[in-house]
Amino acid sequence: MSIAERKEREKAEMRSLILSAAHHIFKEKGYDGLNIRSIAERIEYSPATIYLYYKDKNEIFFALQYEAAAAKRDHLIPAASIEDPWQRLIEFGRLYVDFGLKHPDWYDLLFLTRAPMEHIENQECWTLGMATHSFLVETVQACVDARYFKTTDTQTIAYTLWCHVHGLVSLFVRERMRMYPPEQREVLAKKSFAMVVKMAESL
Amino acid sequence: MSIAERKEREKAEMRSLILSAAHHIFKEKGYDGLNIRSIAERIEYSPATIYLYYKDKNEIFFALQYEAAAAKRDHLIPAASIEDPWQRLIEFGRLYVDFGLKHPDWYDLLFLTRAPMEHIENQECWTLGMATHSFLVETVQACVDARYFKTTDTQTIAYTLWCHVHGLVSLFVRERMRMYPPEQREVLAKKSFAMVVKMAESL
DNA sequence: CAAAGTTACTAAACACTGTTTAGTAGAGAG
DNA sequence: CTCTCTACTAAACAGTGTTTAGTAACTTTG
Repeated sequence: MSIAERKEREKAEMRSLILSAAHHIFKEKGYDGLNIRSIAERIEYSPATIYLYYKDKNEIFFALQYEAAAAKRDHLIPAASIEDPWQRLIEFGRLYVDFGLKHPDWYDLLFLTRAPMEHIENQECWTLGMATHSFLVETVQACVDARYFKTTDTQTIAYTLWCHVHGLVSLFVRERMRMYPPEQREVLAKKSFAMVVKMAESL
Repeated sequence: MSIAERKEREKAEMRSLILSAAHHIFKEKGYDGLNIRSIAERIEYSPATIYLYYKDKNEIFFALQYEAAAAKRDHLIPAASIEDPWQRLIEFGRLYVDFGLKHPDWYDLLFLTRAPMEHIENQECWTLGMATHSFLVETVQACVDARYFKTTDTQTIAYTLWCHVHGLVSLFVRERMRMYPPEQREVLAKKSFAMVVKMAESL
């Protein structure tokens, strides 16, 4: 069975070779510069070969999205070890915004790029995103349990906080902050985050 | 000069005919279904004719975006007549969210569709968006002046509120609320908006 | 080890985009 | 009644994603 194993391994290697090429092209030329032929050229195979390893471009897209989701998760991990739920929640939010501002392309890919969403629930990246969402909800719940808020509607609190940081990053990523001078944008984003923290304290 | 005038008029009519076709196709088939040939077919002209009236597809896109911005402005107008600045601010936000949930396609076009942003500042739709933004800032300023908030940082308050409603609508429009049952999404959005209003009262 | 079968790969094509070119029929001017 | 110029289009070009048909090399089989 050694030959079969080797083939299996080679298949996996090829998939990861393709994905890594896609990754590089995406980082260099953005989503618009990413096409099957450019991937094929980079790995020195014909475009048709790509289709032996990925069903279509969407499958590659989903794989990239998974990488972005993993990068986001890794970026947020440090928050998880903070004992105090309220401090954990703040750090979680801060890191979330930090990730978005530092990696706008990844964030775009995860939340803003139009892509067939029909079966995203079945995709690994959705699972990862759900885990992050669960972490948020659990942390909020811990805050509620520890009486950090007067309100006890965990779901709405979590969702509201998510709306804010997502809106914050989205406006930044999609360049809807052009009415503010460039050097002020990050400052404003951070001020706004601080303000939400303050507002949340009154919940 | 009558002939020249007529030609001028006909040119304008043709432009609006093209735009109206684009509008219909966008509403029926979405952004992905909108292409030059489909517009040409609908108005019963050849694709090349489109290019005699619009420089390229982007110009049509910007014109559509302007329509969306105008629709949004019209949707928000009722808020402007409310005397009390705090009530005006609340209604403004409520209508903003309402517009997003009712017309996800328009909202998408305005804020989420990837499009060449290089010179969007020169586009009419940006001017319209800026007017809306100014209205928000002025309303917040009026609240600050009327001592509705302890905080006086108008810019950050306005931006923070915008982040929330934009994030709220964006998550809805781009289907990132799939972890909540469909019938609960709007309810949650409204609860969240109410929560932000409550939070803002503590500012 | 040679024949047969299978696999990995690709050249070329297809269908669909946005856009341009070269040309034509008809309206307007002289 | 010419001539010009305008509005228009057929056809092509270049760039996408994707499929097809075929080939060369590897693997299995007798």
